[in-house]
Amino acid sequence: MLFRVDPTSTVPLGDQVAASVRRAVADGTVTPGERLPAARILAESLGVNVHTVLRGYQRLREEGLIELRRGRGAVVTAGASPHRARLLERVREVVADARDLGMTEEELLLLVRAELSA
Amino acid sequence: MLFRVDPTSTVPLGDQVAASVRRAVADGTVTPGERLPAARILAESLGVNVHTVLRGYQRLREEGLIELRRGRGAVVTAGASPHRARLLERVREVVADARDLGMTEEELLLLVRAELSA
DNA sequence: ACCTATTTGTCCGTATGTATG
DNA sequence: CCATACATACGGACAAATAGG
Repeated sequence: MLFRVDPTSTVPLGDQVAASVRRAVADGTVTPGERLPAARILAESLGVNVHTVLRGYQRLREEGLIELRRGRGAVVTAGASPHRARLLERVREVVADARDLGMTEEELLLLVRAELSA
Repeated sequence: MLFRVDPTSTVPLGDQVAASVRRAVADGTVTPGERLPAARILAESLGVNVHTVLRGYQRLREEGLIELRRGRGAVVTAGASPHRARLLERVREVVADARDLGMTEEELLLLVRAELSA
């Protein structure tokens, strides 16, 4: 389980942390039930602030990939399958690209809805 | 538009900020298109840190009640109807109560799904 | 039942970056 | 160009939940 971030990248460090974990889940390196390193520990090994790692972890929780609890740490959820992680990666890519194209949220949602009802 | 927080409460200050705005939208005090006070200003008037207000604002954005943009501030979305705000309040109440009862997320989701399919 | 270490949660303060107007 | 205002990141402190002895 090897995580790293690139401080020179324009991508926020917290997002990079989340992306690293998501990638690991996607390729099966990290499996459901497994415990991620404590935020402080990971922060030290990455050379970033604890808050930055915690932010990445929170993001992963919102995506349903991990559960966070005080005193227990970050545990990969049962539903965190490689398939799901890969889908999340692709959704993020699509959203990012849509944004780069100057698309509004509503426009993208319209596209998605159109495809859903097709 | 009068917001307050209670520092002695166990409820996180950021959540209190969000709750205040949500309430204001719910009772029509704050209407779509309206601009909320800048985080820094509101923070000063509430006697809390800027981050605390921003956290509350982020929460409201996730709920779709406001839009946040650099240099522009926080604007109440077109979809931020009193009805929607009141529903959000009730959802939060239900979730909080379920948690107090020691219910897991999945258990609550099961209940909701059961009701949806009924 | 108690205590202690661990670990996230929240809050404060500060600094810098970046989009908006 | 300049002021405004959110976004991100750093650092430090204390609270609260969890686990283990």
